[in-house]
Amino acid sequence: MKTDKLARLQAADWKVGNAEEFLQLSDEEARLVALKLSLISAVKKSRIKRKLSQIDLAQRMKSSQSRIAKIEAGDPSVSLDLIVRALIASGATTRDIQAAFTANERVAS
Amino acid sequence: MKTDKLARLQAADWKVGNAEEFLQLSDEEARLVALKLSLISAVKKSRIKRKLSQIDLAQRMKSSQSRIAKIEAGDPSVSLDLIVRALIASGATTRDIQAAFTANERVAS
DNA sequence: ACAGTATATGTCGGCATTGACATATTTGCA
DNA sequence: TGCAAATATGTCAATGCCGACATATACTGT
Repeated sequence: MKTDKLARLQAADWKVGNAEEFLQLSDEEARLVALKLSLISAVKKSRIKRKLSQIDLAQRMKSSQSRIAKIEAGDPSVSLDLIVRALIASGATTRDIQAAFTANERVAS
Repeated sequence: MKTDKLARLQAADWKVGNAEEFLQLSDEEARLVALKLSLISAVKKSRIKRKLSQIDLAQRMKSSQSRIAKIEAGDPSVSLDLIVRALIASGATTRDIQAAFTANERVAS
């Protein structure tokens, strides 16, 4: 029956679509996570390099010590925005940020 | 009087400190804004290059067409997280993302 | 071992960002 | 021109992320 076949095809499409979609999504998610990890690592390196305490950095970017700790601990409540702001505030050069991305590429691919 | 001098010095420090702080903050803010603009531009380029409509891209990243439009319009309600997720979902390579940062460096420095 | 400093962890009220939706406007093509 | 697809704009309830604070734990020199 026409409707049956259609239903089956749609179901198949739906399954495949979802599987691909799922895989793609987890890949994208993985890339984002890897990127965040690289940037987090860069934040800590940059902060230590400039001999800033977490309190120092927090003051520079008008945040709090606990937020900095959470950034460096990879706490899920920390956004990419905050990580990058910390990176900039810590005195990281644009080259440093690029380097973080490069590191990310090596890991991710 | 000792306390007067101290008070004046503190006041001066406070003023200078705030001025520097303000300048530094706006510089950091400027770098972040420039970075966002570069990434936004990269999103649109990447999406067009892959011949995706805003709806297509929205579905890929489980967002909505209006969000994509807002991303590309530089709407203030859009986070860096969302921009980068769009960039990744649009099929941009890590090299593309790096390129956006490089472009940002040229503009910012 | 102790004190002082740095970092980690948990919590919370409040503001920012979200996807979804409706609708307006623009674009491109027959 | 006029139609259809794409994009833009405005709004809102729900969720996410924020700084701040309290407090715990880990360092570091004495």
